[in-house]
Amino acid sequence: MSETRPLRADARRNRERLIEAARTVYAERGLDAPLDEIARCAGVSIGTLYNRFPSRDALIDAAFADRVAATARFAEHALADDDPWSGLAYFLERICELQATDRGYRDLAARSVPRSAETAAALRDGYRQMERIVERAQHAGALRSDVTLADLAFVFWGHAGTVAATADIAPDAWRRHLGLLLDGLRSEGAHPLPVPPLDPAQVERAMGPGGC
Amino acid sequence: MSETRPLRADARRNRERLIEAARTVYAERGLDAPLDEIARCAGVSIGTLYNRFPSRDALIDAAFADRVAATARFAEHALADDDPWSGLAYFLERICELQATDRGYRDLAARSVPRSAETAAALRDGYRQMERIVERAQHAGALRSDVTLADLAFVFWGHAGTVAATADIAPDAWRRHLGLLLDGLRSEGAHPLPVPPLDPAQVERAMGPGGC
DNA sequence: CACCAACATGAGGATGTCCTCAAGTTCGGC
DNA sequence: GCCGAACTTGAGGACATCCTCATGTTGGTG
Repeated sequence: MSETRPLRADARRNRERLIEAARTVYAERGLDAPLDEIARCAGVSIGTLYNRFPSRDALIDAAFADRVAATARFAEHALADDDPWSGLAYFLERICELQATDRGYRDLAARSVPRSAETAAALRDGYRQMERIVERAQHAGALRSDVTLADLAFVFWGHAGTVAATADIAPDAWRRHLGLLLDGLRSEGAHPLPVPPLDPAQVERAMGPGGC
Repeated sequence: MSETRPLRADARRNRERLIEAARTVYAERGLDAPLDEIARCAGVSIGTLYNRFPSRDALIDAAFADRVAATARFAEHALADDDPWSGLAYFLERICELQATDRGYRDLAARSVPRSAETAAALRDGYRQMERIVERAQHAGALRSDVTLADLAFVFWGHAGTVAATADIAPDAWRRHLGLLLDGLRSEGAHPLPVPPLDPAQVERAMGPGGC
């Protein structure tokens, strides 16, 4: 879209510093952290931050690109597992682990941030991989057949709530919550669910284009 | 503790109005809603709000007294159910319903607000009833034996996250999340959990004295 | 009905965050 | 090494919310 000519060396350096600082600050304080603090942490002025990233969302998008990539790696690893169920469990656990250690990543699951075209595309890819993880686990009879990909969002949304409450008190408590949820996802003890799953349009509206 | 002499008639009236307004505004906008808005909604000045409720927390405490009472009623009703499991499910569903329709109640689960002595006592009572609900369901063999009362907190924390994401898009989606979680709580499909439950001290620190 | 304590009022200072922009500085091609 | 474009800077205006306090109003008691 926008033909971006290469940045000058100093501008490029500052951009990298800002992204690094944003990762640190967001991880600690969440996505609502004051931009001044990110600028200070990066060793540049607030004006420079606005020069590099016109909006808060643009910075968020850039800062979390690595997490998006990490998610894709997790999904790949999950699909490489011979046991479809343990692949699914592995994937969910890795995502939850990220959420547990990074408050920004957790916030990201709870709100819908406008994404760049690249991020949206990467997320859509991740989505497709998750779909395969789910289908594989269902085909093997391990994952209950009445859940859809959209239901995995419950894991992330729900988990984010538990982590927010317990991160400071019992950093590992979320593993127990996830354990309960995984048992609820198994075919073995499944009981009919009360309402139909979210349809793709609803998921999109709940998480923004590209999903999470 | 503090011998509070009765309020003058107009002051009493304003107090009631403020509590009513706070319920409305908190339900819509959450606990961070500006106090000015509550005062305006109650038809009094911001100064009067501060006269009646010295701190934001005091107002929250007063505004949610009815919800605490409602929780106790739900617990009673649950214990009156002949089927211990359906009693437990009923209780969780009612709480989640409140969370789904009242953003303030949801926020309350996610943060720890200082409570008045009365509220704390009422919550402790509710807690004790929840303990009975859990024990009864376990005794009947319906609820898995390796969960504790503290694990129910995962339901509320987790559910709050899901509702926050889906309330505007699919107001009933939380029922599905709850359904999955309930299946995870059943004895039938239980698998060992990875970490020990929160101990009472941790629960207290996570939710403030009296719990929620 | 008169009086004072109790109460209500809302302008305004304090705070924190956002974002802009005019002035100064640095990069890098020539 | 010079110059223009690219970049950085940080003070400052805009905004939202907080909470206080001096002043004016009202309830209810004697």
